Amino acid sequence: MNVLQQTEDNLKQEISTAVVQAALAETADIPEIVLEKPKDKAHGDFATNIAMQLARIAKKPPRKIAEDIMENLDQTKASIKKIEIAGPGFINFFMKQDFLGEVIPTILEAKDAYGQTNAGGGEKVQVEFVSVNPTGDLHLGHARGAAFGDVLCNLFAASGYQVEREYYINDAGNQIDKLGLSVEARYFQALGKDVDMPEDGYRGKDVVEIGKALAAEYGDKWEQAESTDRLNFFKEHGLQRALARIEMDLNDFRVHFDHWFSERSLYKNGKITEALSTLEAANYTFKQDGATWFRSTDFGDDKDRVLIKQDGSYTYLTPDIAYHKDKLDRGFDKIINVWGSDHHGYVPRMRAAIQALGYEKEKFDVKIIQMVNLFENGEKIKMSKRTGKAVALRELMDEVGIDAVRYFFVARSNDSQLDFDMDLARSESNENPVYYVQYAHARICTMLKQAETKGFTIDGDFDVSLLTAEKEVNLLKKLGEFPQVVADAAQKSAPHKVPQYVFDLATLLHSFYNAEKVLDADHQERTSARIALMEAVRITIANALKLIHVNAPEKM
RNA sequence: GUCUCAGUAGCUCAGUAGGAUAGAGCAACAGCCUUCUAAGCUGUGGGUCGCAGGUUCGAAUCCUGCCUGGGACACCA
Repeated sequence: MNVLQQTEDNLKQEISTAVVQAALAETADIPEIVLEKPKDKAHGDFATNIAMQLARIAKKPPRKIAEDIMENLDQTKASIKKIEIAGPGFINFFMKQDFLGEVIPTILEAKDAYGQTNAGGGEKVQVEFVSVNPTGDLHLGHARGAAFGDVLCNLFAASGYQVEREYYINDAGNQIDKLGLSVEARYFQALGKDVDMPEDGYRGKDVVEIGKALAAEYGDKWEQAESTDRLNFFKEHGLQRALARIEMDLNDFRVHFDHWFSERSLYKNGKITEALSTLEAANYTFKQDGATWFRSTDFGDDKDRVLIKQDGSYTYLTPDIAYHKDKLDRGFDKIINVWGSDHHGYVPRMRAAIQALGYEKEKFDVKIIQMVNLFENGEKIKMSKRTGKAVALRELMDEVGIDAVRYFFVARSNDSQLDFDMDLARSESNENPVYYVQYAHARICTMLKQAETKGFTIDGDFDVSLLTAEKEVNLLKKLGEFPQVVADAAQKSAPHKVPQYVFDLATLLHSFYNAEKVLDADHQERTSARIALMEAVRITIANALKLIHVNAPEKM
């Protein structure tokens, strides 16, 4: 399924053999052979720096080593046309014309599956993301994490990992009490009563709407109820409705979870006390000032952390430790958390807890998502005009569209802050990368439809060797890279490589389109080959967009 | 004060398990539609990779220090 990879592996193997044959180094001493794809065509199809890397081991000048390797290389076996030594000792490989010959057939056969590999080897990965407290609607900061986590999971799934998506619901603790009180106040207000909001209540319009909905549904039924019952009612219903809203927003944002994990369940099934006793048994806890502490400094944390407060209640950390223990006990090879940058400082104590519980710290990984700043008319808008709080995901989706939001959020590296330009995201022009890529896809669809109406054969035989124009070769090379790009993005947890790739591919397509005519009655065979090429590009663009959950329209 | 992310073209950003002349989009300038979608293409200009040292054949990339900006430093979640 991964044609170029095959070619590269063969080449690496031959290089390795040549190194040994030239007596430059023992097999065990050879550094990993890296093949790069030079930007400059004069440097060939592939290049390696192995001669420079071997300079110290072989105790010879790099260019001499390169010559030795060249002499011992079986060129016929690795389908090489020409080799050159350049610069300080680079070896440049010019491949025979046909090394790209399998690219199109591979893609046409794989279709939706093109891009998938088994790079992950079935490793079990769990990604926990979003996990927003159910005390209000998702805003744009959460949305970036949602898009990131979602695409990361898609990448894992495509690259041969077993992946599970999980949302941790903070449905215990005092923020739920606050939610209950806030909903209660909004309920009374919806009934026309003059009731003040609690001091530090949740003042978002989401809670107002929940209060209204409950008033409409239950009337004044809860007005006279006993206060404990009443508060419990508002806690439960507030929680359920807030969660439902979050789930719906995520659903519309094309993000779905395999598992919604309740914090409360940890209280009910004793997992918290279990985690605490594990820590205690391992001697990582102590009592001081009436509180129970976790000695996280043993694992490099800045200071020790309270687990049980003076008043006997848990800190936020305690159930969270139990939660992570539970995740690891479920047998994942790796658990990845996607957190906002405001939780960055939380990482060392969690990592300390993982180790204190007896797990390898390598199994635990946190991806930090930097802040999003919104810009409109060239000005920064941090707060929503309507709610006075951070702009809601819902508003953003309504204003600029889901495709644009997702693409923009994923297109930047997670550890760079993101300036989100509303005007750009909204614009239907070539300035907008989303439209640029989608347009490439739609263009191909139009061509293929035209081909049909004009009577060209679409699924017939084609001869790939006719695709020798520069822009055709560029496309073929780019197409062949796709599975590696996906696997690399998964391995490095770098979803932004996908928009980058598909943008480049779209550029090559547009460039080709303007330079060459696909449907040409005077060159039937070349037309057949080009139709196949177009279909291969179309499939690849569609697959790349699918990985980031952006639509690939057939016409625009 | 400590930790952390960032600092690359006028703007927004790629590139960072060291590699050849540091890339892209936008903006600027100059061209291309009787021809499969001009939501497109072609070309030009634009850089002390924050600063200073160090490591080596080679540093935007690794190490140290400093400067600037964001974020975090609770018996909150």
